[in-house]
Amino acid sequence: MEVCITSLLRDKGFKVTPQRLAIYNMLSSTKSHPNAEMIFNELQAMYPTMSLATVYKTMEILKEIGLVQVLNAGEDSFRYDAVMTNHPHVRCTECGQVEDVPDINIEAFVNEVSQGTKYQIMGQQFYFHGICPACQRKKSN
Amino acid sequence: MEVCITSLLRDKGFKVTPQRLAIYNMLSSTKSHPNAEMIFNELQAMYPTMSLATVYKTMEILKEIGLVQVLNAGEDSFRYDAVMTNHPHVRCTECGQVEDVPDINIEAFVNEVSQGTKYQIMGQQFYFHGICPACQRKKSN
DNA sequence: AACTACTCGATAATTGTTTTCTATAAAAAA
DNA sequence: TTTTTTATAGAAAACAATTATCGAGTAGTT
Repeated sequence: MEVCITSLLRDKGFKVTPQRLAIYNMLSSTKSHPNAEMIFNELQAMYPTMSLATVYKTMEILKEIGLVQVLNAGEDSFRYDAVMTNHPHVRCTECGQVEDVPDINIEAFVNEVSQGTKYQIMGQQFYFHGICPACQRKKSN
Repeated sequence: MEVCITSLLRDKGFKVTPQRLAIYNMLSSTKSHPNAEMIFNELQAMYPTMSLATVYKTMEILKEIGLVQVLNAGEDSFRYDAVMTNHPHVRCTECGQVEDVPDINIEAFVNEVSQGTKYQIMGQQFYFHGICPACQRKKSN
């Protein structure tokens, strides 16, 4: 995996820096779909001098070289995902966590939209919001 | 329609003002899914003293009483829609326009997600991006 | 008409994100 | 390895969308 990001950066003329590796490693080892600030906080301990601007600039690059996708879960900030397969997400309106929606087949749906709109569809994002199992339990008590 | 918004506002304890009526009328008579600034610009001629803050405050109220929905088409600003049925939207990455995706049945899809995630799904937003027919033509010339 | 509470609009504040600038670190060249 | 080149990190300022504040004005009620 590290080989992958290292050569991808080099190939596109970007330099390989500890910050970039750290950010990508952190992102690819979590399922929490963090936003820039969450990434920043997470790396504070290990990289105390890192700035939020570096996180943003790095995400921009990682997006450009196709290593992360940007999620828009209807919040006021963007979240990031190192899983590049296009899958829906669901956000809990109580606790705010964002999870993957597993095992959903999108293709037929996308085709239908493509035909119905005459658009050349390049991508899509589906997000659901609701109450996660844990918060449902909390509320019923 | 005006009866509807007037009484809805009153019933919820909001006052009926010319600004609110103008904003809602403008929104309900367009298919362009404008954002706050577009609404503001559109109403400048008729209401030269109206402020952008009023547009935002009004949208907040209209959302609260269920007359508009807020769209998040992956841009840096929110768009608004007076059509309350939940339907997908598609944005052209060339010209930026946002259109409705007609005649799509979402229900089965939502059910599948509900069962797969154990979430109590309260709502969802689907947005697609791609190139609209007009821009496709422009590009091929 | 008078009263009360809500609202408007100007302005300031806030928040997420981007840009600018310069010392420095990474890659290339020697 | 040393030197040279070039991109980058980080601090701070800039920005853009949105929200909050506040005094004057207006809608709705009495």
